[in-house]
Amino acid sequence: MKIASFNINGVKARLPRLLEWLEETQPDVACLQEIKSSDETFPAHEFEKVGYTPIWHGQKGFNGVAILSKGDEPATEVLRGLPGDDEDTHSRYLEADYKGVRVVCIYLPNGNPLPGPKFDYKLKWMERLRIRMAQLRAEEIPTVVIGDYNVIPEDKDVWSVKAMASDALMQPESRDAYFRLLGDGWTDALDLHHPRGGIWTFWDYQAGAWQRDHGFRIDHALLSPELADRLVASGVDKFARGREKASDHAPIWIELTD
DNA sequence: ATGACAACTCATAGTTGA
Repeated sequence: MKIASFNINGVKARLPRLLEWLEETQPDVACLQEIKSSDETFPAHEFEKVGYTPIWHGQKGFNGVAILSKGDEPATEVLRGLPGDDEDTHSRYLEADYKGVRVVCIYLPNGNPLPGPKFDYKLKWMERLRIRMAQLRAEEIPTVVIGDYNVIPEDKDVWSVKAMASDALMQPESRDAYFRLLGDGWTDALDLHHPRGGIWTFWDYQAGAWQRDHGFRIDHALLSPELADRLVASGVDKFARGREKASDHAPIWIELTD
């Protein structure tokens, strides 16, 4: 089973690129972030035409997540919205079951600028995520929490530590919160298979970042022990970032034994 | 220190993102 994640940066603006990538790489499950679409305008039928059943949690203008699943046994929604704050109206969290695997699609807050309310929101969101992930661990369901974490875990995960030093993505508080998740027993799949670092999932549109390979790794797949035992490979579909009208993120994927 | 790109919106300027 192959599970992928793609911060699509606008599902409607990017639809041809997204359908093309689905047909080429054929993931069983594709988690999307930043669909930037309300529930009403989400192009569900376009995915059904190419063999995927979508569920989605939209929001007008920005944010928004979706889970596409292939075949005649589509994913069933378990939870929509991260628990722990009734005031939080952002669409950043969607959880579903697919063929015995719990798939959690997240779009973690960016947190810039800092200091300020956006950074505070990011850190609080990460605390809430840790609580939910601890519940999932306790249930011992084979689980993957996959998506745009907006955290550069280590210095090896960024093209220039100096250029990004003051960014919310690599503040000590952001990194500490990320490593607390790993400490709770979750496996960072891409780090496991690419331990020397130097693999990026995001390249800025600005300043020729793609052409200069100035990127960093902020999209992650964290696996519970039950699923880590089934992990055979993981990677980045870097080719997608080089295309016309590309998202600023490249897709990531994990391959599991059935 | 600043801006550079891009998508989106009660659009033609402002918000958000990373």
